[in-house]
Amino acid sequence: MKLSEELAWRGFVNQTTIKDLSILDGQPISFYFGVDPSADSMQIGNLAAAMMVRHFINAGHKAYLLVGGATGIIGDPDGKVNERNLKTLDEIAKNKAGIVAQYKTVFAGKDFTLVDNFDWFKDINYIDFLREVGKNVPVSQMLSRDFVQARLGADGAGISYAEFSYSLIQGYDFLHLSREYGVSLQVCGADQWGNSVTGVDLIRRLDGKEAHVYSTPLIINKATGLKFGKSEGGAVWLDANKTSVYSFYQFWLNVDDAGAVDLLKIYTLLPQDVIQTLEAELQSNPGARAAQKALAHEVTALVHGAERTASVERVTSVLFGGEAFSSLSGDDIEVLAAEIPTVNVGVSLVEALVNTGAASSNGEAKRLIESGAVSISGEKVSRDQAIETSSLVKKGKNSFVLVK
RNA sequence: GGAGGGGUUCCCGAGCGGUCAAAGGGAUCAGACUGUAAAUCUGACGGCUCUGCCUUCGAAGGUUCGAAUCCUUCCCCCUCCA
Repeated sequence: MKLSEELAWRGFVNQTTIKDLSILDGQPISFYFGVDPSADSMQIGNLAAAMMVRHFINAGHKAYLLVGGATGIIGDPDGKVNERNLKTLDEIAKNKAGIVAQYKTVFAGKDFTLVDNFDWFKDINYIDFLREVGKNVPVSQMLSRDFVQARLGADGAGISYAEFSYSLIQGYDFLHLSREYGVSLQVCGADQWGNSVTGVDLIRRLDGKEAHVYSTPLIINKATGLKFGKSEGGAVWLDANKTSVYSFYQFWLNVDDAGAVDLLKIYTLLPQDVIQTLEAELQSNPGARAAQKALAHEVTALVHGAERTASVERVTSVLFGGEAFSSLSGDDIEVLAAEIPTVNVGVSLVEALVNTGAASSNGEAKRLIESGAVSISGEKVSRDQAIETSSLVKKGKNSFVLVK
């Protein structure tokens, strides 16, 4: 399948300045994709754009992956209602390292070049910047952006000069990469559109060259109509320390039917015929959740590797497969311990729930126990008690604590 | 600079001297139903050594037997006038 067809079929079509998408199917072009170091890990929202980048790479295009060391220092105001607090330089350095490590995982085995816009901004002179970039960006255009209007409007929170001029920095990135590496395309998330086209204008005005932007659509949860990936219990991170591999796998497994096929197209590299088969299975037998299982397997394997995925799948089959906890071997328990919160034998049930975060306070833990939400190794309990043997505590339907 | 309005528990938002840990909605968590889904219904939702105690209504003081509610000072937001 040609890249333009692949992107269309998978739903990676949103806004682009490219008039004829078939140019993507021709000669290799150099493109860039950036992530801001606003946290030390990407979220699954970033991953969607990264998956699209993979299709570009697979089609033979040359990727430049940027971490926004400079832009992160200012903070992207786009879509934000309030001015952001500045991050410390240490924080940004730490975040950059985290993002770079994830680039290397997600794009393992692929050819790409890492760049950091701090490298070209750290020595730039303010006067030179205003003469070269500032002089070529009309304020009327910057003012016309929706979020700027919102911030300046009657109910707006105001905007600082630093945030207002953020798009110039990002625009300059594109210009710089165009000059340095011949980059002529920027791939970005839908929310970055405004920032990205600033660079297109700059490149045309200053160098008389054509450059383009291609954006991914924002992924919407079809069942709730909300932005995908932010709902249950906060953001879903790629970093296993922020979202455990088990939780990550469970997140995908619990995707609702309406969105499962769309997500397979976006978040996995499975070919068209496989996805179509899964779609048919989902329709004929939704309870089996074949599509969700494939989705969880593929995405977890990509982000966390085959080994951790297999481990998490074993755990899942134990926890939800109806097997008695007592039938598990010592090895099985070790596997469980690696994936779900674990406490030592001898604690009380309330302590087990609170220490692992399954309940946020002793009072909540007691309420949960009294309302019949907690079981120990399959037995419902109604009062707090000491746990003296290795057990599996279950809270609600899919929250577990191992006591060993 | 002048005149008003406002800051309430995760969010929105009532309360305006005791019956207020504070209405209602959202979010969240749990129960029922299910497919570890969605929708729906039900319940919980500051903390604790839990028939009581402690902390909370921008901050600090004060009045009162008693304050989120009244007074003083301060901080921060918004609207109008100059």
